[in-house]
Amino acid sequence: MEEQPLNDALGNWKRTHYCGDISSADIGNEVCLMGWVQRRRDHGGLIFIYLRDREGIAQLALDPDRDPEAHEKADKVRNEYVVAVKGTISPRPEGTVNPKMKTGEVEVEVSELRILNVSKTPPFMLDDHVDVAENIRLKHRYLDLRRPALQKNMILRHQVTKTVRNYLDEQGFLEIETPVLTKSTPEGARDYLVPSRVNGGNFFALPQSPQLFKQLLMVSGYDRYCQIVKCFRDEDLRADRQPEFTQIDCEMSFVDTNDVMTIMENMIARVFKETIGVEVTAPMARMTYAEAMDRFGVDNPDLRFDLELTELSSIVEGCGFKVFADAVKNGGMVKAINAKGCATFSRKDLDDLTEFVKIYGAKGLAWVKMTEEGWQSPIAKFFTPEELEKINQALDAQVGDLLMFVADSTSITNESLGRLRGHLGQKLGLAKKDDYQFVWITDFPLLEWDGEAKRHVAVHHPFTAPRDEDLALLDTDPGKACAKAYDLVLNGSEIGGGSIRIHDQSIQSKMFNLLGIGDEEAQEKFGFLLDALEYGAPPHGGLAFGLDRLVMILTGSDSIRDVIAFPKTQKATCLLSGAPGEVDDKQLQELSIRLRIRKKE
RNA sequence: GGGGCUGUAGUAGAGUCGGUUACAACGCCGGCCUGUCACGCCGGAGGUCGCGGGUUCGAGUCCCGUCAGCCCCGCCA
Repeated sequence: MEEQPLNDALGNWKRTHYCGDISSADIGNEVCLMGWVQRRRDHGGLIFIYLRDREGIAQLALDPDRDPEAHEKADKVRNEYVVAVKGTISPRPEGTVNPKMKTGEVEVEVSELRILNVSKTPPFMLDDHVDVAENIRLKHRYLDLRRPALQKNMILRHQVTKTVRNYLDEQGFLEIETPVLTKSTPEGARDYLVPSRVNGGNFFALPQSPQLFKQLLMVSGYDRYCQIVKCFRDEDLRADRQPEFTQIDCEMSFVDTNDVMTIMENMIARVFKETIGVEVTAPMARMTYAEAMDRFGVDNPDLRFDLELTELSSIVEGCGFKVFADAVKNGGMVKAINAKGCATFSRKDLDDLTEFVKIYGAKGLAWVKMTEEGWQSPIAKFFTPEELEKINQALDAQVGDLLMFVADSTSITNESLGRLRGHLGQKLGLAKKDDYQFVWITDFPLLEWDGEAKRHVAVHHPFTAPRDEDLALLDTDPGKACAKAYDLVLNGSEIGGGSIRIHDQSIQSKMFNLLGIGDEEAQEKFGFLLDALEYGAPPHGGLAFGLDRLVMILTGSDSIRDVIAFPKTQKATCLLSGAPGEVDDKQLQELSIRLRIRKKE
């Protein structure tokens, strides 16, 4: 099917303005604009065209009496055609100014129009107000990315990285690239592997982070390193998690925890100021891990609202309600939240909340509605008046409040109630999008016990230094040692984290032993780091921010996919390119690889 | 590996108790319209109801399976 070629040559036309940049200041000037047709409104005579580029939209006016030739050409124009126009900026006639538009005071009286390229009718309207299923958007991502909302996100993302680079440069950081084809490391996430053709049977791993290399750069004396870098983890996806993601990765020498936190919080404050104009006060709040778990049940508390957790173990110990008493007796705990004024929740609401805590392993959710007559609750009968009074007092329970309790192991109680707290904050509208509450979480445990593997695993990673005062604990009670680790949490989201590293080879060896990694294995996996530590490694530490999550919050996006140009689906595929895909037998042969599953027909 | 939600013209939706030819909107095509701005008016085209099987005289609708997208648990140092 042959189409009449409609395209005009660009010729020697030079664009003078972005569409979104024309204003009253340009009135009377000759301009040349180029962009995409957002919409054409044909009034029989007069034709209006919305011309769009990345900076915004300009209204073109084509009058048949003034320029019959351009008007005739405009008749052929359709949505998403690529058009260039020359014309005069003129004020819109009295009463036709559009205050909703940035360029709404003016329009372009077109004298000449060139159709640079035609377009098929796109599969969906490129308006921000049109909802389109995400799989359709991802398949035609190049069109989706043409929508103003997504362009705004990408531009803001650029502003973030630009601000970060400027700041880090001023602070003496050097951006140094590290390998993408590197070595698989145990611990941590599943690696993405790349087969080596030259070394048949061997594999590279894509980096989960440049961790070891940035430490080596400190040993090499670069003093301050940074990199905005892709990292890869072959784990399942979430709304805020992609298998390839970007970190703002930093490391510096001759510093301790407070030095790192200070430099980094100032960077974040600057980013907020320069990208969305929000003043963030530094220094930011700090809270130990222990306090966060006690008050909020999680290590990434959302501080935009209260709803804090209260532990009632000592009150309900030995009480008549077996569920509570047993939880305490078995080494667990009982905690509660007081949702002020929520006694109006329906039975269904409460059932839903119960289902919610069950996701995190809680066996149930006990609740109490505070009424004029006291407790209205299925569990009221199990408690003595004294116990009721003590619980009311501990929770500051008033008429109209809703009390919710979980009794379980310490970890399940904390996590389920902590998540319930976050859930309620959203549900009750307490978490405002334009409220930014930062908090550093510090003094994480160094190790945690993995019951399945019957060994300690690093809470942060195996190169994290213990607190100086806890060094002796490594020999006596390693589970009690705290780490020089810190996470920056914003509105319940961990946006960055890091630690001071071990620069002493003997302590590093001790860590590996505690983690059940033998000398031989350690030498094989991390030998190069252990060796490097023996050649004058300076004290050093750093951290990495998740750029995607940060931009997600700055743009108010609900999904990480809205701030990544070409994201993957939840099954880690790319609907645009079709990746991952099969490869030729010849390619496999070169890589010394034989498949154990048959290719699809 | 597991739980949940969704899938109907290009797009996003409605579709009753299983019953005639699957609706109206936006978009698209044609016509009209000289100040609109999510322009308006008239007309038209456009459907493998995700896919496969089953129940039934009859399935978009009920059942089973499967695929895809999304949210979550596990996982993510």
